[in-house]
Amino acid sequence: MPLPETEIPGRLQALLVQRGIRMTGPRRAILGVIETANKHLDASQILRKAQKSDPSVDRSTVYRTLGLLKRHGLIDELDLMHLNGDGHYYERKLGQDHIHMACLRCGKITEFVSERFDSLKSQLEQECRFRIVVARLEVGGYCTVCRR
Amino acid sequence: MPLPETEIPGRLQALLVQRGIRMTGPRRAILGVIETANKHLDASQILRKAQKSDPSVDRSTVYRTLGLLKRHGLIDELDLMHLNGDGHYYERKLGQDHIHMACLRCGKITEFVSERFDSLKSQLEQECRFRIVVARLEVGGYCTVCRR
DNA sequence: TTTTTGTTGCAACTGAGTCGCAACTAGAAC
DNA sequence: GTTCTAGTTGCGACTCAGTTGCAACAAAAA
Repeated sequence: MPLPETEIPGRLQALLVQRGIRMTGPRRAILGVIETANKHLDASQILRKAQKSDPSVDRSTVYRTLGLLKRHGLIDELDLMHLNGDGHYYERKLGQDHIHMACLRCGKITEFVSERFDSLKSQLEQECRFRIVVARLEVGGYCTVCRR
Repeated sequence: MPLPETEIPGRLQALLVQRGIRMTGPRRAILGVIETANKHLDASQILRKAQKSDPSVDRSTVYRTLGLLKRHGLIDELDLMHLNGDGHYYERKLGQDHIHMACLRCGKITEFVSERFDSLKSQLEQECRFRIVVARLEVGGYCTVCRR
């Protein structure tokens, strides 16, 4: 009879174990939240959701786990144009970088993938001889509905 | 005999007066700092420099003035990839948007202007029907000197 | 089972940014 | 120049995100 947490292993957990990172209850809870999130979450939202599967999880563990994931390049940290205060939002890092557009009126976040973004990054790598680790393009403005 | 502050009027000050914004001693001091800065400054650095021309300037006035300038679209707010904590940096907004590249090793900030960036923004405006107010592209990685 | 080493909860702390308020003042009106 | 008023300021208290030192704990190796 498998334990509940091993029934939903998730790629994040597998990737970390694979790299020799120790797996614990609080970590499984936090990774699960990040992996199943359907929108961008900030640290306190991740904490609240993680506590639903492991009520003992502490704020500091959330921050430490987010730090771990950042260091391993498994999540991206976003500001979303500071629409709601100065905190940060997190999302699973997947294959292709994408752009975040934040509507200054309704708050909607739109994501967009563009080959022109990749082309721009290539230009930076080549012309500036800069090795890109992470690139973040955030745009603030008015979405289709809110523009007049 | 002109007063010292009117000898270095600055475009920022002129632009604000032109828009009917009241000009005060603390404001002149803060605008002067932003205008003559040769690198990206955060709020506490702006405070310290502003206090050299007007020692009574308070932290809250710096934040309020930065808010004013942001609302008028006269400055840009940057994170510079959170190289030093989670605070914000400010710079005078000039004609063309530029990219900020932050070296994760030596901390150097490189600015770069690219027509591909403008092309990408046009694509967002057209294909996503999104009206861009502000666009911020920040890149973290290794500069020419620090890459191996 | 024991050992080692990384991880955790806790509580105290730091530092950026905000806010309400009474005192003040820039600039307009006279 | 004097008066008036609405916008601005310094102050002090506050909020909130994120960090840290530490003793207790537990995953995984031996």
